[in-house]
Amino acid sequence: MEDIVSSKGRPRDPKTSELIRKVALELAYRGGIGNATVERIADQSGVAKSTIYRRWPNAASIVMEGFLDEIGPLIAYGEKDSIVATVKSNIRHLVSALAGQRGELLRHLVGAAQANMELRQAFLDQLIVPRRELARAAFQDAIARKELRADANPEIILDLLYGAVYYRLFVSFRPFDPKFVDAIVDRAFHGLTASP
Amino acid sequence: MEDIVSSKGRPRDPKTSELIRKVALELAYRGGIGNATVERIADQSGVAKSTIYRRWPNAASIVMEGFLDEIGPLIAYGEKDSIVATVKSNIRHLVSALAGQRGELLRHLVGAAQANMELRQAFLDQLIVPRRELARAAFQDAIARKELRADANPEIILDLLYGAVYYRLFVSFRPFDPKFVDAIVDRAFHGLTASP
Amino acid sequence: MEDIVSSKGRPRDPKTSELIRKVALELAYRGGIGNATVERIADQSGVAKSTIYRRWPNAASIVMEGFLDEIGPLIAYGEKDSIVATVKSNIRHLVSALAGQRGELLRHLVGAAQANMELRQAFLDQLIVPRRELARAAFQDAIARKELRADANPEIILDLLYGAVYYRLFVSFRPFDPKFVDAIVDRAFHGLTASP
Amino acid sequence: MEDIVSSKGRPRDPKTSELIRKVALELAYRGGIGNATVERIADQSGVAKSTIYRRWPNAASIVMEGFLDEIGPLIAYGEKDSIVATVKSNIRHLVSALAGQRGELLRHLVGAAQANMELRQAFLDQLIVPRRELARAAFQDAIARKELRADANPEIILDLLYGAVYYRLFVSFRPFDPKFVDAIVDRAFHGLTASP
DNA sequence: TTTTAATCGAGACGGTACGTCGCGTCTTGTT
DNA sequence: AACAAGACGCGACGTACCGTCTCGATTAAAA
Repeated sequence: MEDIVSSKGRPRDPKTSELIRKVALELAYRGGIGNATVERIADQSGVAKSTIYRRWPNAASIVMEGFLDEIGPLIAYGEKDSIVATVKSNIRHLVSALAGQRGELLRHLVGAAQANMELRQAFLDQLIVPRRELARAAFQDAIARKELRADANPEIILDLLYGAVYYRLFVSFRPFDPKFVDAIVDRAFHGLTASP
Repeated sequence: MEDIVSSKGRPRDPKTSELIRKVALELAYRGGIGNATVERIADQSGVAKSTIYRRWPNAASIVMEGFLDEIGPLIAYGEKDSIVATVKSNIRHLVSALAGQRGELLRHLVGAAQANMELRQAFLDQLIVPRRELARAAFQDAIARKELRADANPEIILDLLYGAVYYRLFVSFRPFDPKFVDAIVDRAFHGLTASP
Repeated sequence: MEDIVSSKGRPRDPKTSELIRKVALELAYRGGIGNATVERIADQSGVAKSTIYRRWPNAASIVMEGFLDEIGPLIAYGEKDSIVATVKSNIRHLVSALAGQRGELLRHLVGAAQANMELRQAFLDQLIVPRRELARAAFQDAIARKELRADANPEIILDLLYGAVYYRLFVSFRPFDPKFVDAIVDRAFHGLTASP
Repeated sequence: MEDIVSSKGRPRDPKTSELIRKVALELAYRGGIGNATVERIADQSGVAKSTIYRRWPNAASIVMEGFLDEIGPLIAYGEKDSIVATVKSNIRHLVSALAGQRGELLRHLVGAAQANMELRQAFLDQLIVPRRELARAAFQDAIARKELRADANPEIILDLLYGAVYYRLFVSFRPFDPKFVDAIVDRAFHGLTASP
């Protein structure tokens, strides 16, 4: 979202960006995304509105950036012994990262993204696409080493699995129960793994 | 959403509600949900703001109502010979109903619903829950008549299937390809149907 | 400046206009016209900015209105025995009305009017033109009753006299000394009055 | 207005000052004084804002300087055979120099000066006072050589005459008609010249 | 047939936030 | 030093909508 371009003129203070992100996120956590207005972020951070607008196009983008910074480490991709174990582990991390208020905030952010291209792109580029890329690669590996049947369709399986997670969050608004992850993964992989 | 107040005094004109819904939907279709403001709806329909607020709590609710009215008939629930055929048919109807601008609008509505309880409830009560209820019943029937294995978990299967659909729409923002429905349904039901 | 038009809809509260004018004038008196911003007027009067903008196009117009309301009675036109006495009396009233801070404010207002058509018009229509009209009529009378020579040119005399007053105020920024009015009037009328 | 800072370091480029003045004046001519902002002057001249602020305290001062540079030669003081001829000639030059857009700009400048001490001072020191000084001297000469009666009051006559000119410009906003100068001067000097 | 009470259009109102503009100051690296 | 560049805090601008409110004018059922 932020341009890092020239070396001409007074440089932007990166601490200011950090502060703005922090304040924005804080406001969004208590009070929802509608609480994180540019006006309030400016007030509470002691930064001028113009400084904010010089760096982001709107308040939601700041919150998104803060959110992505925060959630990144929590859902760091990890490989396990088997493809099923890998997928289960990653989804489990995602699900637990989205428990409580963080899930609430993601809901609001993805909600806002529906009517805001820029937000949508940030969300895709920095969260969805890279993780999906890694998962796809893991599928290819598993097929290559004969752990997974060659006719397994990674796209469909990933749509089913991540779909189920986000569906509960965004559409049916039900919490995640403990056996949920095992259940969806086992079902999605049914009959596809070589080992009995 | 609309209160029906009885007896004395000038009664509300139901044609006015219809007009308001129509105008609101129109505005939302061109220009997104943010284009359907109460102010503009009032202007363009020649209705006073107070008349609108007497009937709905906010603009998004009007659009939601209009949308649900419109989409209802398009995705009328239908039963087929087998449970798989039934599910495929219903998802196919949903998917084709959400093609083009109607999907866009749903995205906006569900987006708005993330930060708006009332909207969320309307969406659940009038679209998601009833359809899911019907699907659940169909599953029970199929199990009862031994078409489906007894250990099939309808909740999980439905989460996977509807999840995949809405995921494409809301999260990964990819269009539906022709073989998508067959692929997800076959995968979700794999090994659960009695007949080969 | 204010439209008084329809009887449709909730009527504007005239007390609000009064209050706004009062606050605006107050702000302008202490701190100059630049102190009377719409923002501050709204703050200090407890009136919403939108209410102000519904009634006036900008802050200076409010101050102008308040100023004209205030100065009107102070320079009420009055006729004396002779044309010279009449003119002297009226200019004397004007000069004393513009002593001190009121003159300061007029300077600011006329200053602002130089780059603002609306302001200029208000100033002309409500202050300059009507008073000049009256003076012109008095000249005609004086000529008719042979008090003033027929070749006296009212326009030129008035330009000279009011010019001298405003010139001191706006251009050379010098205060009025006690004999100023007598001096300019006697000079401007020199040789034009019938009586010695 | 410009500080001349001496000695060490890179010297200021006088051509830059010229350029700035030119651009500022240009902007003010089309779009009024409000169009000549420091920001825009910097932009259009390719000069940094800091360079401008090192030389002038604000945008209006630049325009004033440019204006005074421009108008100076146009109203160069000149002496004629008689005091009346001298005054007429000078006022005529002034009036024709202020025709059209130049008068417009002066209006804006004097307008701005009403709320800006520095501007006021520049205007007085560089335009009003020196010319008045010369006129005063011419009056003394005329009295000394008995062309003018000893009881003629130069201050009053000058206030009346220049007042009439500026009054038309700033207050009553009327254009100058051809006979205006003769009319005001003859009236102001009536009965004061020795010659019949 | 007259109440009587809710509806309707119109639009004023206090708010909140928007995104922009210009100010005058400051911090860079370059000349 | 001065300079181009541009960040920065600040204050104000004028606009858009929000949801509530006050008007006078219908409109129909109840009295």
